[in-house]
Amino acid sequence: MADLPEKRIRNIAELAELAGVSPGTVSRALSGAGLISAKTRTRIQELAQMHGFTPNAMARNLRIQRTGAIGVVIPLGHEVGQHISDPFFMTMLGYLADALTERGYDLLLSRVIPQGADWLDRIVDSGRVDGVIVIGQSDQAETLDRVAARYRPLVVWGGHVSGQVHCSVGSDNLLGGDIATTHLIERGCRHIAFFGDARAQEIAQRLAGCRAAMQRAGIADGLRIFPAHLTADDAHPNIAVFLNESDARPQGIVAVSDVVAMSALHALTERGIAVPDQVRVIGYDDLPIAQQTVPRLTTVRQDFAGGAAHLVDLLLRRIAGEDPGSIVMKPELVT
Amino acid sequence: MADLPEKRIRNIAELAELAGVSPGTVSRALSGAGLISAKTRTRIQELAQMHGFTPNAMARNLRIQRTGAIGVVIPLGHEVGQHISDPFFMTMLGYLADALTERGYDLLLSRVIPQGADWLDRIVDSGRVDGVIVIGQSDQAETLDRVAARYRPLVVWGGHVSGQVHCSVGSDNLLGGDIATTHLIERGCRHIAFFGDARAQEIAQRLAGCRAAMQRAGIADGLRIFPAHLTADDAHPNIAVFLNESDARPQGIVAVSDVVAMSALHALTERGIAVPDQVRVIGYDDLPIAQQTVPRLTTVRQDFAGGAAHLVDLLLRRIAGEDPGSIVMKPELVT
DNA sequence: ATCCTTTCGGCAATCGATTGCAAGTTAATT
DNA sequence: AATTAACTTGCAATCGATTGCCGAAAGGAT
Repeated sequence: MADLPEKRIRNIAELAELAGVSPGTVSRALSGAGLISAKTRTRIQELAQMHGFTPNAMARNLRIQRTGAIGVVIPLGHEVGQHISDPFFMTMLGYLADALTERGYDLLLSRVIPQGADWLDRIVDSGRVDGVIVIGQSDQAETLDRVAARYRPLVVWGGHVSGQVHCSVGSDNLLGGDIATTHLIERGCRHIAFFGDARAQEIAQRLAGCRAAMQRAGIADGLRIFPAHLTADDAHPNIAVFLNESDARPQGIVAVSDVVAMSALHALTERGIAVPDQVRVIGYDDLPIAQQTVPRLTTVRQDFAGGAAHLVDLLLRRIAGEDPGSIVMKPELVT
Repeated sequence: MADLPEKRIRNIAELAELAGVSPGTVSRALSGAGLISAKTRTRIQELAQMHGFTPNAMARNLRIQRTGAIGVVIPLGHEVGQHISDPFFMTMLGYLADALTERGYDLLLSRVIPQGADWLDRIVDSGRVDGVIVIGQSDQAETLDRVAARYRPLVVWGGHVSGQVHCSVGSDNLLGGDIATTHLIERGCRHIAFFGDARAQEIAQRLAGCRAAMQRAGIADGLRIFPAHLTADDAHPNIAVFLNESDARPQGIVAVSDVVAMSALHALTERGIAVPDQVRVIGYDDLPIAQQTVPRLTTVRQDFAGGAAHLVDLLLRRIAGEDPGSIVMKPELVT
């Protein structure tokens, strides 16, 4: 590559002059399709190659009115301390990067702490992206609905509620919460602790599923809720409280994510409480890192790879003008 | 927000007409600084606000010749199977996202499998970014050097070798490998296995450090190298081979990353080999997930947060025209 | 009241690629 | 050979915001 030539070609016009044709012709030659003779095309392409010339993307974007980039937004709403390096986001992001790259789009990453009502408007109206994927609804359902009402190419990873305006992809959190809780109940737990902050929509749904399962088992009042944050370090204080529950101490923990579950496991082990003999723990997500624990963490699996593929697929269809609905996937128990 | 007005304003000219001024005036009013009276400015800003108008970013970029985005590239060179969701990349990416957002830059993510010699040229010349951060040298040192020679705003996470052209930020891998190995030697290991693929520059350096430590201890021939890939699942077959080493079976494993270490731990535990009683394992990176293991994984810590801050800092200084050198940080043992 | 200094705001060129339209060229058909 | 059809290529407008330069207006000083 790069036999550096005398002079660097900076734009299509210069290359055109060099080739003795008009800028329009060069454009047609380089952009693939178009009405142009094969030999002029190859001649110009070779010339471009030789000079290491690539047409300016900004100018191209301006003219054709698309950016070729998709915005991926991670709102850290109710979780002030949550960091973008949280494995959940990262796993999702990894799959999205693969799926988008495959479809020829760039990925523009934004990590936002939603402030005011227009954090999403700013991204959507920035003109930098052709569409937006929001990872997680956090406690921003209204904002998402409002923006979705006027901005089509927007899809969201998260739960679905009836009447929801925005297009979402996610698993059935109600069912997931139910599955997790049922698993514990079947193994003899009658007092159960739910570790999670129900201000987020998805988590509220899981909690509802948890409640449903307990009601069905006739032990509705055996549930105790700890509003654990999703940060890894945050389970420790909760575990402390948990240990002080002298009467009716929970025999099972439904954690709202694998990270929380691992944190709980960690804290329990440190205090010499045997898992799963004294206390059972079940996680949520089935993150790759959760698969590394010994013994393997029991968890409720969400299909992130499939979800990411769906997100991208729905988004591109929306960009193309279609109006596909939300997708709800079935979570499954992994032991 | 969004009292939707009669007609949507699409560009500066329309807003100018509405305000009864020229487009230039509107531009000056919205872009902050400039020679314009305070009252015209506020009047126009309010008008823009009311109509939810944001100047088109692509046009702006084209004119001022900067994009406000930094490309973050993850080359998956020698590790064909390695996925972007690898915790190492994700951790780094998270910190970079934070650091860049803080400085007002967007982050354009590219995951590339380096093919041909011009994969980096394409990104650098795409005109979509003002600078590029490459996470990891992989086995692409020459390409990095070649591009760095002509493209200033490029910084790389990775090791430093004398004579290197590209600007890098990373920890002292030679020292890191030495520290890890010395730790094992001090605890009585005389036969040591190195799990890592030395085709990557950084890893080759760690291996060199490992060799140095063993030589110093007079047990240079106790080293055995397993070219483990960095994917989590890949340690199992290596462990199998490892177990078949009947004579001189290693008493310690120097893993090239925490992921490999955890995978090794997992495989060992499954086969009933006691860690650390029968075999000691030491990792590298000190990833957040590694901190979750019980007992805690011994590892060599790289300061990712500090490294990310340095990467961004050096890059912005290069964009500003300075020419700062590489940074080598000291790794430290974490037990 | 006049002149001078500031400040404001308009005009128009510019960033670089794309594309509809028309002119020019070559090939094909009778 | 003439006429038409089929290709190629050039021309120039366009995407939307920015900014140097200049004239106009406003304010101040004498």
